[in-house]
Amino acid sequence: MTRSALTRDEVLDTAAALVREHGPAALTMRRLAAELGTAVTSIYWHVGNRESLLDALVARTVADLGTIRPRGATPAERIVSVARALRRALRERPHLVAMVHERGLTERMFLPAQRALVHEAHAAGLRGSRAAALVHAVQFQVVGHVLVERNRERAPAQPPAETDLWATEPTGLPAPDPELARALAAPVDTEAVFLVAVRALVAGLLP
Amino acid sequence: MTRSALTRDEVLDTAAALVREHGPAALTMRRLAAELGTAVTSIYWHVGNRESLLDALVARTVADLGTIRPRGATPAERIVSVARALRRALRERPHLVAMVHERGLTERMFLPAQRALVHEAHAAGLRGSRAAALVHAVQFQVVGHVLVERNRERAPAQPPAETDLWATEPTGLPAPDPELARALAAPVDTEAVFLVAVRALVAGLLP
DNA sequence: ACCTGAACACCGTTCAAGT
DNA sequence: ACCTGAACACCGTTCAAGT
Repeated sequence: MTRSALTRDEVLDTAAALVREHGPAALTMRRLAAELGTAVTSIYWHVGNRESLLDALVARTVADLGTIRPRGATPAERIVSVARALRRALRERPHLVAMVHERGLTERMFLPAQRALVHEAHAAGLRGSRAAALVHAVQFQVVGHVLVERNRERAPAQPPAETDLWATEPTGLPAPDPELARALAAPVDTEAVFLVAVRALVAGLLP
Repeated sequence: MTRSALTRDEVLDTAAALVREHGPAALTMRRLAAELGTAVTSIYWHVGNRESLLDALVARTVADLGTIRPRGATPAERIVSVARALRRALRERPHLVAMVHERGLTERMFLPAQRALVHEAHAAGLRGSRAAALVHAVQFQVVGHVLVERNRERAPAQPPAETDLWATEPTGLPAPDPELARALAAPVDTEAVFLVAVRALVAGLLP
C-alpha cells in the first residue's frame, strides 16, 4: 500500500504535532520523514530545508494568535484584560512560542494585541507619543513576563535555594522583616505578580 | 612541542571565548578540542560532557554579575538605578545571558540585584508581602524587558512592516491620531520604553 | 512535477587501550 | 591520573537518478 501524495501542509501539520508533543528537539528531518512515511529528501522538495520549515511553523503560530477582544468597563480594565488574554494565549503554546522567540518574531506575534491597545489608549484620552509609550510599555511587560515565567517553569532545583539565602543575612544589610523574608522564600505566584505589575503600570501611565 | 597539561579552567576559558566571539552554535566539542590542541575525548575527562560544560559556563556568568550598587537620593530613584544597572550588565553579555535563559537560570542570576531591591523597598517603608510584590514585579520587569530587547535586535526584517500596518486601517477601529501613528511606525527607543515602564511601575507600587 | 537512495561532512559520546 | 584514536549512532544537506 502506497501513501497518497505528500503536500506542504501535511509536512507542516506533522512537524507541528511533533513539536507540540515531544518538544522542538524532536523535530529532526529524519524523524519527520519517518512520521510521514516518506524519504527524508522528499521533505526538502516541499519546504526547502529545516530553516524554512521552522520559519513556516513560526508563521503559523503567529497567525494562530487571532484578534484579542478587550473586556471591562473602564479603559484601565480593558487594557489589563488584553494583557491577560495575551498572556494566556502565549502560555498555551509554550514550545512554539519559544521557537517564535528564538527566531526574533515575538513582536510580530504581538501585533493584533497592539491594535487593541492602541484603541483603548485612545479611548482613555491618551494621544500621540504618550499613547505610544503606554502601548509599548504594556507590550514589553506582557511578552517579557511570559518569557520569564516560562523560564521559571523550566528552571531546575537551584542550590542554594532562595530560602537559605534569605535566612542567613549578608553583612551590611539590615534584616528584612520576617513576613518579607517568608514572602520571598515562598514560591512566587506568577499570576499575582503579573496582575500587580500590569495594574501598576497602567495606573501609572493613564491620565 | 607538546602542550602543557590541560585543566578544567582552561577548557572553560576557551569555551567562553568561543561563545563570546562566534556565538553558542560555534561551541562544539570537536572545535573546542581543536582550539585547545587536544583530543576531543580529553575534554570529557575534565568536564564530563557538553551539558555539564554549558552548566559550568552559565554558573560562571551568574557569578560574574557582581553586587549591584544603588544610586540616587530617593528610594524610587535608587530602585530605578538598580534596574538600569542590571539591564546594562545583562546587555553586555548577550550570548551568555541567552544561555543562562535557555537553562532556566535567569532568576538565579538576578539574586544580587534582588538583595538590593529588598533593601530599598524596606527603606521606602514597604513591609511584608507588599515589599515582596515590588521586588518581584521589578525583577520580572527588568529580566523580561532585556529578553524582549534582545529578541528585537535579532529580529529579521519583518514584512509587513509596522509602518504599512498602521497606515491602512483595519475596519471597525477608529483611526488613531497621526502623531500616534507616526510614533508607532518609528523604530522603538527601547531604553526610553524601559525607563518609562520602570518609573511607572515603581511609582505605582511605592507608598 | 515529485520522489528516491547513496554519499558527504558534520555532531556527541563511549570505550578499550595507552602512559 | 590523564590522554588517545577508533567506533557508534546520530545530524542536515546535496545530487544524480528515477518515474
